[in-house]
Amino acid sequence: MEQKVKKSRNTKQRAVILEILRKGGSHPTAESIYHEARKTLPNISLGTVYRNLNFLREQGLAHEIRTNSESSSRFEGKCPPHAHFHCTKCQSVLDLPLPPCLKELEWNGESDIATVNSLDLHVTGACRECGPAAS
Amino acid sequence: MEQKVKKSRNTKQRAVILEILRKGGSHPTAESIYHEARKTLPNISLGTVYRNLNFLREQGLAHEIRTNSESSSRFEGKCPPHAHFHCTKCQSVLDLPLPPCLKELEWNGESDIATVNSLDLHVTGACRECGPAAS
DNA sequence: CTAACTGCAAAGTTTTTGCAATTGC
DNA sequence: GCAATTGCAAAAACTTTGCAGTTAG
Repeated sequence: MEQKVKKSRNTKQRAVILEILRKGGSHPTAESIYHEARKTLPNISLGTVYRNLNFLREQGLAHEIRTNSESSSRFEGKCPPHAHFHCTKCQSVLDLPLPPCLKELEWNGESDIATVNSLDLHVTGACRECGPAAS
Repeated sequence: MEQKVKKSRNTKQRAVILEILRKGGSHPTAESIYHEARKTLPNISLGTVYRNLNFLREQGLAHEIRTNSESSSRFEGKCPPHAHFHCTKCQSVLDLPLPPCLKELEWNGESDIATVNSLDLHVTGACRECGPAAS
């Protein structure tokens, strides 16, 4: 679980990507990070975006979010534990407070688990804007 | 949320795939379902496996599981709500009982949520077999 | 009979990677 | 300087799809 500190450089590309992730709230895909980054660095490539996202994830500075109904991963910057809500109508992803009861859970009591690294809670449904009407 | 009953046939292929899913416990990928099914139907194709998994999912007879650290989806048959544990060392996926506190949660109180369809809880860590040693 | 389904192979999507050139430190 | 990083393009990995032939009902 230790955060390996590997030799690395502060490139403009990495800084811009990290900045986009830190804005928060948007849960962008690699593709949208790529487009956003191009506004600042017109020559940045999609490969570089992916490589940096993987690097940042290894450093614990980015998290990957995979919903059940979208094929691409979304990403977010480092932030306190929270759950995610995914609207299957407009595809938006929103942050939710993590239910307090989950924080207190003792998973280690489960006979098949040795150590727990992370919890991921996804709630799926319709957001307020899309309304409760039938899908 | 209604389960659309669309015209369909009971093909050998679909039956075999459903049978594999019902065995439970294994959380197979499309690829491993394909290999397992070939033992019974040596000519079944991967495309047919994917088409049937999508069909069964639409009918509510199969669920897709996407972990954060694996690129392919896993699948399981219809079963009571439960959580999943994913060992990042051996990549195995285990079923966990859903914490009772989650069942009682009133997400609809969240201002941004209109309706909730499903909950997905993923626990990541090391399983008993892989042990608590550093990764 | 006929529409749902299949096998096959080609194509689509998303992510990774090899390589020569660039650039932080 | 030199190794980490980049852009580019090719490849890999996973999933979907078009089509002609097959099959359940």
